Order: sequence, then C-alpha cells, then structure tokens
Amino acid sequence: MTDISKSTTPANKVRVRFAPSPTGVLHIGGIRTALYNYLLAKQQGGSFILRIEDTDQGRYVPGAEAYIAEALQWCGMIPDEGPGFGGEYGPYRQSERKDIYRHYALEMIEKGTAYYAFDTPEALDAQRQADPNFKYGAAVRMSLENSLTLGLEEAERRIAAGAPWVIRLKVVENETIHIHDLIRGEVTFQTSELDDKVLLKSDGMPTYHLANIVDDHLMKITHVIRGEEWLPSTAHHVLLYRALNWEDTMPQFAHLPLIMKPVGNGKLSKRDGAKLGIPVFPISWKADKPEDAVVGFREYGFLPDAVVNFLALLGWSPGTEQEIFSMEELSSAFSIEKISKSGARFDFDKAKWFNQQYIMARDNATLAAMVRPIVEAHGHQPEAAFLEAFCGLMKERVTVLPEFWDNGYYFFEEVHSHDLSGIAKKWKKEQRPVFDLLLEAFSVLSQFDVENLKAATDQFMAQNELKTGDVFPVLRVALAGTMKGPAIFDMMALLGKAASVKRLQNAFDYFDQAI
RNA sequence: GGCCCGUUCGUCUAGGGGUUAGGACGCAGGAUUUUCAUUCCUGUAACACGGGUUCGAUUCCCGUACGGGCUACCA
Repeated sequence: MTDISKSTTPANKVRVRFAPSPTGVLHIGGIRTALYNYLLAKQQGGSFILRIEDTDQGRYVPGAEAYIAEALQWCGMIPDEGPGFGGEYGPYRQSERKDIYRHYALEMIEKGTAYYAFDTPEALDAQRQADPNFKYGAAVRMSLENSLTLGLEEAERRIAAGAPWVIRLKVVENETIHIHDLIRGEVTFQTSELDDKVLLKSDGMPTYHLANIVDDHLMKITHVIRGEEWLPSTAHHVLLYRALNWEDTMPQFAHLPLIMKPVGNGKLSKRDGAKLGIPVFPISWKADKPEDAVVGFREYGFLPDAVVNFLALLGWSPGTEQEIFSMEELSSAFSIEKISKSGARFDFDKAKWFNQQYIMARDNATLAAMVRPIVEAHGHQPEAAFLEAFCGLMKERVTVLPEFWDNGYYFFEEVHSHDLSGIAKKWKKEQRPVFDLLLEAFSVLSQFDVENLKAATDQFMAQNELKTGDVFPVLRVALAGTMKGPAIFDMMALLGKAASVKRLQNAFDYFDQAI
C-alpha cells in the first residue's frame, strides 16, 4: 500500500489525473478532458497522472491501454506518472490495487458508514421491473438482505459460508451536500435522493466510486477535472471522503461540458465518425471486427498541434481574440474558470481550418518528413530537396496531409487525366506550330528557373501576339491536368527541363487529337 | 418519471445592468493572383420565451420551453 507519509510531494503541488477505463477507443472528448488536466498541471508546475480504471473485468479490451498511451503521446501529453511512466504512487492500474480498496471498504464497515448486502443483481433487477423508481437507499435498505437487517455476525457467517456479497455505502439521511464546482459554482444534492452505491462488487473489485476516491486521496490529487456525466455522483464521492475522514484534503472538482454530435441531438458518440465519414478519434484503431475499426485524426492527415489547438478551444476560451496556440501558450493562458458551461458541438470544418493553419506555418523540411510516407506509399522515393520544394509549393493548398498527394501527384508521375474544359476553346490545331516555338524556347534555356522561364514566355507571347490567357491555361493543364495548382514556372522549375518539355509535348499531342 | 446541469449569430465563443452585442469557422461578394489556394476587404447572422427587480435588462431573480447528463455489482 502507498505510504503517504514517505511522499516527497509538497502539500500544495498541483496533481491531476486522467483516468480512462480501457474499454475500447477513446474519442476526442476524452482527449480534451486529458488536455485540460494536462494544461493545468503544466501551468502550475504540477503533475499529470495517467491512471487506468480497469475495474470492470467484463468490459476490458486488450490493447485499449496501449491505445490510450499512444494517443496521449501523439498529442504531446506525456504523463508524469502512470503505468509505464513511473511515479511513486503506483501501481496505476486499479486492477492491481484490489487490496487497497478492500481495506478501506472494510474500514467503512467497521465505522458503520458501509454495510454488506446480499441481494443479487437478478433480485434487484426484479425490483426495478416491479417499480421503475426503485432505489436501494435509506427508504428500503431496512427491508432488504444486508448486514443492517441481519446483523454483522450473521452477515459474516453468510460470507464465510460462501454467499455472494457486496459492500454498499450507507448514505446518511436528510442532509444537503454542497459541492463547489470550479466551473459551475455551487451545486447541491439532497442525500434523500441518493442511493446506497455499491462500493465493492461481488467479484472483489471496487466500483468506480470507491476506487476513484481512494486513489485520488492516496495519489494526492488536488483537482478532479472530468466529464459532466460525473456530476450527479459527486455527492456520493463527497460522502465517501467524509466517511473515510479525508474531507479536509478532498480535491477540487471541475465538471466539463460534453462534446456534442456534429449533427442531430446528443453527445458525440463513437458511431458519429463512421456515419459522417469524419474522424472523432485521435488515432486509428484496428478492431477484430472491421465494423469496430475507426480512423483517427492522425491517419486522416491532421497534425497533433492542430488537433490540440482545436480541442482546447472547443469549450474553453482565453477571453482574447487569439485563435492559434501552441501547447505552451495554451498552458499559460489556460484557466478552469473560463471553461464554458454548455456542451460544444463538434465542428469538423473548424478542425480542418486549424490543420490548414498549422500546415501552412510548418517549415518545408518538417512537412516533407510527414509527406514522405504518403508519397512512398505510391511507389516514389523523391530526393529530400525535391520533396521539400514540393511541400513549399503545395502547403498553402492543402488542409490535410494526404492532399499533398491528391492535389500534387503529378510532380511524381505522369498526369492521370487532363481536364480539357478550361482550355477546349483556347486550343486550336493551327496554333500547334506556335506552341512548338515556345517548347523550343524552353528547350534552349541554360538555366531552367522561374526568371528565365518567365522571360522566355514573355518574349514568346510578345512575338506571337498572345496573351497570358491564351498561354498559361494551356501550359497548366498540359503540366498538371488541372486548372488548379502552384504557379506554372515554379512547377516547371521543380519538374526540370527534360520532364517539363516532354510532358508539354505529349500533352500537346493529346490536345491535338482530343480537342 | 425523478434528480442535477445548461441556453449569445448555422457552429465555436467574447462580453456584461446603459455596447453600433466583439472575434473565429462556415457561407456570400470583392481586391490581389495566369489558375487554385493563401492574404486582405466587405457582407450575412445571435442575447430561447414569460414574468419580476431596476430609471434601465441580453446581463440579476423566478417560472416555462428546449437541450444535455445521471438514474447498474459500467465507467
């Protein structure tokens, strides 16, 4: 068991935790929760702790923990403590802390703030069937099978005899619980509305409620920043802190608004991504069943900084008009009080805008490193200088990484198809000899750079009484197959003389027979 | 149903008792550009409703409506 007396942590040091359960993929909402925790920790010089809440053996998904760790790392949020990350408050997997929880559950029985209960899940389900408002609480606990009605001795005899049992919190009667939430302010609950939550399950594992309170206490957590879905059970958590005599060091609570579906009603769910063809997960997940597989922002071609920036502003605002924030800027500007109270709709257009901003701002070498795998996947191994120059030409024209290829593949291989709609009226067979003159002019250029190409073209246009509108679109479609793209001379200079001239020639031949 | 939370442009939000209610995304138009994109400019569009309190309420209070969450031996 963790011995807190040996801890070297200063009493006032901020310690926050991100505590997901490894039941599958973590969507963007979870990442945002982690981010807000991380930002507070970094800002305060505190610690960001990853704790794996794997107390539900039935829902455990192998690989989910590794997924969570990888997703956090991709986003640039490396835990200071956690499974595989070290730390002096471990173990950080709740399944490895069973004895600790049992110890405190038993302590509560001794103090009379908890009791053994023997009603099976089936029996309770039957009760709920009969009465939809059934609640295992003060009003009914004296008429059910538990150590309150049976007596502790009889209860222990049953347990010794092998009867299945749980431990439940004995919620105190007729009290008002006040919670000061950092985001919502004062929130109150009547204990008469609360049920006697199971603390220790019949399989010996704790429920979220017990494990959470015990771990947050032992790990010296100072701020609990978690989703709004936990607000209703916070009253139980306060009762638990009280029952264990830890109320004076209870962490502060901040309940985050949820992220809502891009379209329709309700909170963002796993299915929304597949339904709309957009990513709602940080990174991809390859599931056993194909229908469970998901694509992540990473694989979709987002930069982690862009995702972080987008997420930070989805439900939080610094109060200034700044939109672009590095992780460092976020952590210095962050404040829990400025988190908004209402749910924020997931806006993929805005996510793309952030990504475009980050791509444009990145230097060519960095982009080249990100784009290389995409280009290589299409069977090309460009030289570093070429790829960097390519990125420089394309980066203002893409919003996600794969578009470097989609919109610029013609820098690596021949044009797949020519869009003739823009030049059909401009291309005239009788002008072919004239364009051949331009090809000739290009061919004799000693320096195949932008200035010389421009000079040669200007001269050509002047001599043949042609306007840019007669020439440039033709060159563009011939070179790229499309009317969109970087400046023509930039393209040609990068392609090089031989490739440019040959490509123009072939395209002109094609135009002659196609138009 | 019960309990809890929320409600400013289509979306993310700033603001806050007296403002032309600000910014961003998106959309529309324009300028620049050989094209696309970038950049710049302009436009579009909001305080859910009803009562209070107040000289004055979008801002404070109460209701209503609507939205959200919880209501498991899941987290």
